[in-house]
Order: sequence, then structure tokens, then C-alpha cells
Amino acid sequence: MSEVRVRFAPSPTGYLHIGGARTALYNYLFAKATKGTFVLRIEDTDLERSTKEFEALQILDLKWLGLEYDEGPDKPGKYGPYRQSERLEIYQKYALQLIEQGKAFYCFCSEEELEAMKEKATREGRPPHYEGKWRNPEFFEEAAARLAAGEKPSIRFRAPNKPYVLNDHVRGRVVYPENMVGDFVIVRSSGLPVYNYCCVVDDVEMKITHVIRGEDHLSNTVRQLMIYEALSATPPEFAHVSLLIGQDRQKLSKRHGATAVVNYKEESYLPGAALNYLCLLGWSHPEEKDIFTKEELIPFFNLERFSKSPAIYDIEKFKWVNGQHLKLMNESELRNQTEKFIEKDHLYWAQSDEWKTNAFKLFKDSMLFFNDFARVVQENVFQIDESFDDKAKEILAMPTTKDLATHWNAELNLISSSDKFLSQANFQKIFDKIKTALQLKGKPLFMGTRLSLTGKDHGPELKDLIPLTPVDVMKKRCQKILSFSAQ
RNA sequence: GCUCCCUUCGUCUAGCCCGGUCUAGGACAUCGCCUUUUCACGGCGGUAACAGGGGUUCGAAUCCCCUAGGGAGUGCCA
Repeated sequence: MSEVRVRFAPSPTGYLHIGGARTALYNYLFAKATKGTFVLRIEDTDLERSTKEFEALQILDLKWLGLEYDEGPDKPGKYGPYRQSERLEIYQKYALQLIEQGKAFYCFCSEEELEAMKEKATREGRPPHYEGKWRNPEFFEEAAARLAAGEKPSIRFRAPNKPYVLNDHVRGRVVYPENMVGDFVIVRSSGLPVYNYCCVVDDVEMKITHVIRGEDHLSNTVRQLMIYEALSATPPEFAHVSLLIGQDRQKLSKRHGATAVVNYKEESYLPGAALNYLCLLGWSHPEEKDIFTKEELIPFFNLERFSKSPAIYDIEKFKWVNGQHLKLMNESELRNQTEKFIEKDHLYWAQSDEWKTNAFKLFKDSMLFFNDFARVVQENVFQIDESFDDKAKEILAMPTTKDLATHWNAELNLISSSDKFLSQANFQKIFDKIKTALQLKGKPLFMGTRLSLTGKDHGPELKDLIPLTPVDVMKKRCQKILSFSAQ
């Protein structure tokens, strides 16, 4: 069997989203598992929506995830260029060849004519296929004349009227009945080729052996099979993976929250965890493992363990997976991860080495508790909440909470303004003092203190958290409690 | 409308191809208990699913048919 070649072919019309990342991952894994080649191809024939910026951003995200490709726009290979906008002559060449062979034809129909045809067909209960005159050989001369006169026709593929069969690695045997599609455009009147066409030309030219992509392309595949046939090329093997959907079972989109890979990068999720979780959405490990690195996965990966139904993307499980990966990190990776976060989001605080050391300690101790360290620090250390949730309100309602806030506020005010933070030892000292003064213990003591100093009813160990929290932030929180209690 | 695809706990799934070992297994979430002078974390345990209806069979989550629901395609988008 010849060498396996797969590709990931995004169009640079937005950020890399998690669905795309998952498809890229499956291609990557399959390439690695078969010692094949992984190609990145940019499908930018939609000039209106494609941008170089998005292309660069998507490549960056792919690299962050660790999905290195062997050939791509910035990694020349035998079958480049890898940007469709740079391959226009190739598509032109094949289009001309198809026209010569009578497998495609020039079409001068206007938008209005096309619209009218479609409407009529629908009204009469026929499928809305192309029925224009240009498909008939008797008009070829007229077409040639109008072409010579400088008119810009589109090029349509003459769809054979016969059934096609696809043996898909995920879907099994799929039969496309005859007459399913009409003559479709392969080259726009602007001269730019269309997806279904250039995709096939490229896959043939780039010697792609396996196409792993989203199920949304399943219906399209019949058109592509037709083109492979017209080009006398053997189609690659296909695996149409089920789609990712949102909680409402609709196609994943912006309103489902963070769907761009970059969102997770910014929130300090681990790329390896993202890969792990994404992989499990629609594919299962033969040994039912659910935590693994991509390297561990490679020997187990194959095309036969995909599930057919769409998967709902669940951030809660992703967080858990992320936590599991955090747990597996060694000391230096852990420190690196903490520092990365601190440097990136809180430059000011990063100036203090002591703070960094304390943050690292907190991170280490509480990483199983918190998958999302960035959020924890943001919420527990810096943020001053405007309101309280129900559970916090219960604590707020306890009379002892007000006493604690009063005492803490007073103690914090005694601290010299040059001391921006409270050391763990000092915190412990004041804590004991207030405890004795108020004769408190257990839940009322701890929850009241927690709420007063962190503004939250839950979080990491207080003794670890407090040395990280600026004194003035804690003061404001105490005052907030007092003003709420006063109401 | 037409064509194709899909349907196991709330969620991701194992099992399905090669019917009995499935009183349907695991994981996330959830609930309870234990641990911790707090919440969480951790440990232990529980609740929870074969879309519905017909067949075939001694026996069906597994095979066949129908219905319902969902998705995709039907573009000079990808």
C-alpha cells in the first residue's frame, strides 16, 4: 500500500474553532499512526471572506495545539503551493480539459434565469436542477462565440445521471441515488473555482489517500466522486466524522460561548488537554481510556472507532480533563504554566518574586480543585464582586459574619500602607486574634472570614490565598460586607 | 418539498458488524456519606439510558420494516 497522505483544509474566514481543531487532530493522528504525511491546505477561493490574518491565526492555533504538519503554506513540499488562491492555473487547466472532453460546459445563464428555472422546477415538483440550454451541444458554437467576444461564463460540470456508492469508514455504505444533483458550477464567472471542484483537483494532485472531514460534507461527496471519475482518478478513502453541536443540539456557533481555540489558549488551558477532550468527542479509545497524551494515543488510533451521532460539546468535562493533565505535569512544567499565566495577565504582580512563589504554591496545591487557575486567581485574588450568590447571602446573613468583617477591616487598616500583602504568618496571627476575640470556630469562623476577605463562599485554602491577595482589595471586600449588612 | 445521514443514562460513550456472557459497563455532571475547625479537593456509595411501534428468533440494545425526532445537502459558500 502506498504511503498515507492526509490533509486538513480550513478556509481562513475566521478563527480556528474547536470543530476544525478536532478534524485536524484526527488527520494528524491518522498520519502519525500510519507513518504518513499530514498536509495543511488553505482553502481560500472565497476571496470575499478569506483573509491572510485569519490564515496566520489559524496556523498559530494549530501550532499551539501541537498539530505539526509536514507540508503547508509555510512548509514547502513536493505538491505545493498549498494555498488554493495560488493554484488557479491548475484548476484552469483541468477545467479546460473537462470542457474539451464534454464533461463540463460554459454557462452564460444570468442569475435571474437561474432563479426562474429553480422556482419553476420547485413549483412543478421537480428537483431544482440546472436545466439551461448551455448543456446542449447545439449551443456550444454560440458559447464559443460569446466567450471570444469577452463575456465571462461560469463553467458547469455535467453531472452523470447514475447512482454512486461511497464506502465510508464511519458511515459504512452510502448510496447516492441517480439524479441527486444537477449540473453544478465548478468555476465561477469570475474565473475562481468552487470548493467541490478544487478540493478534488487538489486531493488528486497532492496524492491524498484518506479524507477525514466533517459529516457536513457527506452530501457533497457525490459531486466529488463525479469529478474524480471525470478526471479518471481513483477517489481516496473517506471518513466522515460526526459534527460537534451545542447544548441546544444546534450546530456549534458563537452563541454557544467559547468555540474558538484561541479562547482556551487565552484562558491558560493546556493544549494537550484540549486535544485529549476533543478526541473523545466522537471517538473512543479501544481500552476505554479517557486521559492520554497525543503521543500515547498514536499507536491506538484508527478510523474504525468513530461514533456516528453528533456530539455535544461540554465544557465541564473539558475542565475535568484539563485538571487531569495538570495533575500529570512535572514540577518544571507546573512552574512554567504558573509563570506563563502570571506574566501574561498580571504583569504588575509578576514584579514580586515572593508573590510568584506563593502563586506557584497555590497552583500546585489546588490544581486538582481548579482546572482553570487563571480564573481562580482573577476571581479570588483581584476581583471585587458587586453581588453575592444565594449561598454567599446565607453566610452574609449570619450575625458573626458582620463581626468578622468589622474586625478584619480594623486589623487591615492597621497595616502600614507600604505593605501591599499580608504574609501567611501575619494572617495566621490576626486570624487567631480575631478567633479568640469573637469566640468563634468551625464553619461560622471560616466561612465568615472567607467571605470577608475573598468575597466568595468557596475557593482555595485561605492561608494560601491570602498572601496573594492585595491588602487594599481585602479592605474593600470587608467594607462591601459591612455595607450589605447595614442594609 | 426532495435526497442522504443520525437516534444507548442530563452529557461523552462501551456494547451493535459476528444475536444469549447486558438484571446494559465506564467517564463528566448530579445526589449522599466519610475526611478537612469552612466551601472545595480526595475517598466511598447512589440515582440515571437501549426514541416509539411492529416483525424475525427459543432468545434482540444487537438483524429487518415502519413512525417520530434531529442534522446535512439541495449556492457562481466552504
